[in-house]
This record gives sequence, C-alpha cells and structure tokens, in this order.
Amino acid sequence: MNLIKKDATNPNTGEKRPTHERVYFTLRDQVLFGDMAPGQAVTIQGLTESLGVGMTPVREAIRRLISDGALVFQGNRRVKVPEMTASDVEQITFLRSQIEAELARRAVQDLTPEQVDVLEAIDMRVDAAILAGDVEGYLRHNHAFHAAIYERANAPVMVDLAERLWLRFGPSLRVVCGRFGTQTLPDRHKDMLQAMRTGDADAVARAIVQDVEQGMELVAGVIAEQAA
Amino acid sequence: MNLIKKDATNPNTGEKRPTHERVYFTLRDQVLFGDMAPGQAVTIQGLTESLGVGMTPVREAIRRLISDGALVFQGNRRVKVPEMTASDVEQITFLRSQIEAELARRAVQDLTPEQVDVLEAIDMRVDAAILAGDVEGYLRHNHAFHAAIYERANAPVMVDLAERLWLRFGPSLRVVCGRFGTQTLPDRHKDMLQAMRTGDADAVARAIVQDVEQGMELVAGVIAEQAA
DNA sequence: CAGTTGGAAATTTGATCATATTCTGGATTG
DNA sequence: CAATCCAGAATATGATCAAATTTCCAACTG
Repeated sequence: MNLIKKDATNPNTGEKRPTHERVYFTLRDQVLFGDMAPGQAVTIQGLTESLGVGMTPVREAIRRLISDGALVFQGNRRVKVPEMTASDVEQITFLRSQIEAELARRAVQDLTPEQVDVLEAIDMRVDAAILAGDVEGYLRHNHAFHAAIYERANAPVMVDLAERLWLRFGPSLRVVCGRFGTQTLPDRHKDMLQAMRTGDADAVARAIVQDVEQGMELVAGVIAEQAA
Repeated sequence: MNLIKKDATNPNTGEKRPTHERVYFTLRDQVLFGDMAPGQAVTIQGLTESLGVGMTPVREAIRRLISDGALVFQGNRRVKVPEMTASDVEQITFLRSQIEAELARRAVQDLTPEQVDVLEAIDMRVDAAILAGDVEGYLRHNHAFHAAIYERANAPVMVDLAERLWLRFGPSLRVVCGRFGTQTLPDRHKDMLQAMRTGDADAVARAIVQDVEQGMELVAGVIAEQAA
C-alpha cells in the first residue's frame, strides 16, 4: 500500500522516529527551504496523499507548525502559509537583533579556532550557493551558519525562540530570492568570522545585527512592493 | 453517551470552537494557573477520560503545547510538564526583560488614562488575591495584568513569544507560591502605573524589568533548592 | 537463608488508520 | 440576486497495532 514502510528505521541515524515527527520535520523543512509560498493553502488530505501517511500524524504536525507560527489557522478550518505584514517584519527584526546578538555573544565565550573553521566552511558553502544562483542551497547553508553559532551558545530556550522567528520569515525570504536572485544577497558572515577569531564578542554581536537588518530589509522591500 | 453534547454552541460568546481548540485552551489554562507540577506525566488516555473527548483532539492539543514549550516530549513517547533548570531560568529572565520591556514601551505610546484605569483595576484584583492567599487568583490576575499591557503594544509577534515564555515558567511559579505563600510576592505594578500616568516609557520599562527579575528570582530560588 | 538481580509476561500507554459526521464554500437554480 | 443544494474537506471517534514500563517470579550470589 505504501511506498515507505512505516516506522522504518532511519539508515542514517539508526533511530526510528514516529511518523508525526517525520512529517513535522518534513513540513518544517519545506517552509524554511522548500517552495511554500506565502498565502499558499495547506490541506490535510493533500499531505496525506503526497506523504503517504494517515491523517492523524499530518494533523499533529500541522498543529505544531501552527503553534510555531510557520502556518496559520484561518478560523474557517483552513490552514495556509502566513503572509507577513510590514509590522511583522519590523517586530521580527527587533526580536532577531536582540536574541541573535545575545546568542552570538554567548557563543563566542569559549569558541575554539577549530569551531570557527567549521563555521567558515559553512560560510564557503553559502558563498558557493550564491555564486551558483542556488536558492535552496543558499537558504539551507545560511540557516546552517546561524544555527551552528546558536548551538555553541548553550542556550536552548533562546535558540527555540530564534528558530521560531526563522519559521515566520522563511517563506518570504524565499520570495526575496526568487525576486532578486541570490547575487544581491549580502551578508556579514566575514565580519563575524573575523571578530570571532579575535574573540571580540561585541563586534560579533554588531555584525550579526547588521546581518539580520540587511536580510530583513530585503524582506520588507518585497512586502512593501506587494502592498503597492 | 456523553453528558455534554459535542460542539455545543458557547452560550457566552455564541461561537462554537472545535474540540481540539477547547482542549488546548483548557490545558493551557491548567499549565498557567492550574496545579500541574513540574515533572508531572501527562497521558493522552487520561485526558480523553477526564475531558470526555476522543484521542485525536487531545493529541493535537498536546502537540501544540509541546511546541509552546508548555509540555515536553520525552523520547520514549511520554509527555510531561517540563522541569526548569537554572540555565532555563536565566535565559527566560533575559528574554522576558528584553521583550516585555519593549512591549511596555510600545504600549505606553498612546495609552489613555481610561486604559490605565483598567490596568489599575486588574492590579487591585492582584493585590486582593495576595491578601487572601488565593494562589490561583494571584496567578490569573498577575498574568492578566501583563497580558493587558502587551495587548496595547500592537505587536502580536512579540506577544506570542512573551506568552510562550510564560507557559514555560508557569508551573514553577506556582510551586513558588505553594512554597512561600502569596504574601512574599512583591511586584512593581504600582511603579508601572505611576510611570504610565506620566507617560514615561523608559520608567515603565525599568519597572517591568524589575518586576520580571524579582519574579524570576523567586523561581530561581526554588530551582536551586531542588538541586540541593 | 535472605537479598538482589535478571528477565519474561502482563498491563498500560502511545501511534496509526479507517470511517462516520459535520461544516464550509461554491455552484446551481428559482 | 438570493436561497438552496452539493461536493469536498476537516473534525472526531473507536478499533487495532506496537512499544514501553512495570510487575513478578525465579535463579543466583553473598
């Protein structure tokens, strides 16, 4: 009946995750890096078919994503990818600046040169994706770069909120890429890496705030354009 | 079969909410104001019986609360009320200070005297609950006081994160109350109200930061005591 | 001989699915 | 143009299967 045997042991990790978890992470991935467009409708039955699972796991995954802010529940039983307002962008910019700056500061505390090397390697993949015009690759590696920093901060609660914000602007960021291409995507990753090597936490924080503001600026531009 | 006819129209609001929504808000209420203890196990079947609903709505509500951080999913399929660590408390204190101070600042922008009167009325209920030793009443009205401020800020994304944090420390705050009683619960609500009347946004922000720090200090104390 | 430890059965709980019911939105018709 | 009807999608339940914890008994050890 199904192409995928249920509860199949993951060959990579060796661990078997429940279906609703797998569905959740699949959809989360789609929101962050896939081609889910703001305003796009999400139907349960559509997902049960495309994913080859029952509706209960799909329902659970959708509820979680709604709580994440990755999807919105329009009173009338409908679920869709949210469309951000200018106010949303402004709030997210503020929150990301505050939270991610603090995460960066904490991450720098005891960061070894080897760990900076790892970050630099990720950043090279970001640059490669930009050059290649690979939108999905850019989104994935850019996220991975930030996530790798946060992981070093040892602050799971803060990371949780930060990731939540990424889920909100993910689809819109993709629209930005589709609009302008990857070439016009500047970042402050080099500044960050430089400041990390000197151990200057405040400089890292400043760089990440600039990185956040630059990125959100582009999103704000697309939002404003849509309104017009 | 059931005592309550399903999907009964709410006599108060006149609107009928889906079961999973009702279950979600019921559990959310329990976490914030009820007697859910940190570490307490939450079983699906237990809730289906106590709430008189099927398991699907319960499952959906639980997934949402897990995303909220109000419950945690222990790898082994079990769900429980999370136990906070000292690190969690520290992070939440930082985040609440940043976010709630900003929310307060924005709320003060165009706050009418009448709206301050409403806040003062809520604060009187807080004081009354403290005097009466009414723990649940204190928790409810204290939350209502803060929520009323946030609502005036016109910043739903920020409010969402703030509420999320409340769900995390809710159960532990209740433990604090049960431990020390309500008498020892100081707050800076009067300072806030005073500063609001003069329209001094920074003073309001300072007061709310102190309020947050005082409250979280108590939680940290109980956490430290448990560890010993 | 008593206490402890190991493992296997039993019970409890969770996960998933299939099905029945209800509701929303749009098409159709008067 | 409005009221009604119909199709499709979501909601909710119960049944069934799978997994994990607990319990209990026995064997082993000190």
